[in-house]
Amino acid sequence: MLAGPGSGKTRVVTHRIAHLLREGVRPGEILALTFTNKASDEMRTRVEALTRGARVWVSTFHRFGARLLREYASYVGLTPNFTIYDVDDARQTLKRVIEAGGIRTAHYSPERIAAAISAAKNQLIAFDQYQPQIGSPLSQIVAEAYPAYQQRLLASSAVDFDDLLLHVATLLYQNADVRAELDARHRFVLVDEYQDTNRAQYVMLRALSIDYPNLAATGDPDQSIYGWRGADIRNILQFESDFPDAKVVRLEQNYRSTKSILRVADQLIGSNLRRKAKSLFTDNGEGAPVKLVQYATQDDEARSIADEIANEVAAGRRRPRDFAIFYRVNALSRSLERALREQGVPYQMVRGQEFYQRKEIKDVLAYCQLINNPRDDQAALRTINTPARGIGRKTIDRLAEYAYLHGLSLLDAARRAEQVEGVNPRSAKSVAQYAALIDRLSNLANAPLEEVLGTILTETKYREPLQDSDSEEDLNRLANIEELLTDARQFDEAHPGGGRLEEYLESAWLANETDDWQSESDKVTMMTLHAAKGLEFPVVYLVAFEHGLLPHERSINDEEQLEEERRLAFVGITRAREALQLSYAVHRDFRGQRRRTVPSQFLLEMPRDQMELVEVGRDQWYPPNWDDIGDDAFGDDESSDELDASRPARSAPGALEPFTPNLVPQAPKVMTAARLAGALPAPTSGAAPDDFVQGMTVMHPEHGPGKIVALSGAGKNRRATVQFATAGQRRFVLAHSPLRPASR
DNA sequence: TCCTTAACTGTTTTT
DNA sequence: CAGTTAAGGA
Repeated sequence: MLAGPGSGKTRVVTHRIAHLLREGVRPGEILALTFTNKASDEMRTRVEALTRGARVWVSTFHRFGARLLREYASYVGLTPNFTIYDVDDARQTLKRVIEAGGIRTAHYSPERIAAAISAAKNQLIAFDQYQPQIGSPLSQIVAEAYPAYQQRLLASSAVDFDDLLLHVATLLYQNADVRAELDARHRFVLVDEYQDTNRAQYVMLRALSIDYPNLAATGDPDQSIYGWRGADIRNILQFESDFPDAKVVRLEQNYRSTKSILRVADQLIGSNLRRKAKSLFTDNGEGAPVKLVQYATQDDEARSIADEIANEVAAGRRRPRDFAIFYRVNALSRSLERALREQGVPYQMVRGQEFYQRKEIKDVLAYCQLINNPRDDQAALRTINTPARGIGRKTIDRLAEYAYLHGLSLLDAARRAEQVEGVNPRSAKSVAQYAALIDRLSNLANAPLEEVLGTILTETKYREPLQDSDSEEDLNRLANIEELLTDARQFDEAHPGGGRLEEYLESAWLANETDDWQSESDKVTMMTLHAAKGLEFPVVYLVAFEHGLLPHERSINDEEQLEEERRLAFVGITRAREALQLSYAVHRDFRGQRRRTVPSQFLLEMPRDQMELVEVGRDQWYPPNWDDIGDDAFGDDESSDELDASRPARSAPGALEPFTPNLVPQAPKVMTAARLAGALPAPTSGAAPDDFVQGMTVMHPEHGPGKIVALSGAGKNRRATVQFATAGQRRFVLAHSPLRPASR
């Protein structure tokens, strides 16, 4: 099913399930897979409503993978009680492996290496099949690190997120009998957002559709926004050749948005070359024109939006929950949050994973992890000296070494602390006490969860230092722990009988804050564009339509990635039902520096003659005379080369003429007062980072003259510490700062 | 061993 | 700006 935005895709899927059930298919034979918990919850609810509570297997890919792996753990070298490592734990494991193995990483960060391993896993390349490429130093490192990392995971009976798919794909691929059994078990498979499947997911789906080839895939190539996570858009584009008997259904009518909104979306996505063209239409009304607003600063942007929402709510025209604000990166939420708080507008932010990522929560859960899976070295490392019990780095290193030499888990090594060379008696005693503590806690493994957590907290005295403190942060931590206990109690109530420690942990590992988003609560929603997929709101604000942010600067040099950014904007736009505002700010604070922005090239690809163009606030840096603007308004800016590299002028086919000048005032050619006085060189005259030397006098447009105290870094990372007369010492990234040498 | 403070560095999106 | 590491001191 090729289904455009707002075409009623979920409705079709749920009705298909209901139809199958009416035809006599048993609920257990139906498997519906989604990407997010939110989507699977929604689907389950709707199916249940439609069928009076039929128990169809609705799950995310990852949860489904985890479930299968518990059943078939031994086939892939795991124990059924395996631990799922989140990104943090996985990263730390990788770091330890690199360190322990003495792997030379050259200048590559663990993140880069982890990303390469992840990419390999998503392409279904097992650790023993990975081939380094000649001329790619990174791949040489990965060829060493990947096997070591994977073996460490297996030794701890742990998996990372990618493994949940990789192991299952491997299992199905290598065991014909298991595959046949599962194919028969899941005769009817439905997949949502098929455009986001990666290689591993594709193989899973194929394997489940051989003897009983009933696979219903829905998706929209124009909404593929997970390429960076290994999603392969070819899976959907080639569906028909993969499954020659496939019947293709197109849903092109949009029931969600107004004509104005749909037109903007349609024309924007038309700039993508790699796509199956599809015609979107709607019988909905024309609606208000889409607004495109230029603000002077991000604070103006945030305040105006907050004001507008507050006014609409106060006037009784809208309720808070009618509004959503989307942004490309989480970091952009700050000023919006502040503005909404100031206006007293209730809001909820959807952020990935937040709660279970907190230190205190992870600390406590690590004890559970270790009880559940004593081989989990990551959990042992985390708990062994948390809270502090006098076991230091040296001791831990010795234990780890001993464990490695004897093929033991870290916890087992701890049990034999006194035999380990190089551990002093005092430390050994602490270690022994720790091991005893874990053993005592392990007896609780089958108790209700709240009791397990409560005992951990008392026995470890985890809360004591927090209770003695009066810092805000520590109080927060205590509150979070309380929340965790409440969470556990609710889990116990839902799972009477106890002994579900593993299930609880799994829900924590795979949980996402997005699940917490309540569509019922009357609040403004703020989230990233990625999180917005699948949702809809009457009024949508899309902020920071700026070059480097949307499209993100990491994507602007690659045509394929640029198209994905365009799809991201498309997704955001098509969430809106009645009203849509796009905006950008002329100045935005970024990494602590105020920078002048360049509007997103995507704005040039929209039908601006049919949109309402507005300019709010004034640009304080470049006071009057905005009318006097040259032709090179876009390029010649103080910004670094990465900004200059892709001026919007280089727009895609189908783009309209450049911006109307009065909408995008840029640095004027006229002299400002300061420059006339000779104090300021033109802010547009870029000075290369190397032009600065120690002790030099420099000029800053706001702080005035200053002296360079120190310099560090190189190239575009070169920084200067400057002593100003009144503003004190400040640090600047030279490539992005408005600093100029005072003397010519 | 552990805490505090200063310096440094690197920035997307998520299961 | 924030998250992390290195250094210094008790």
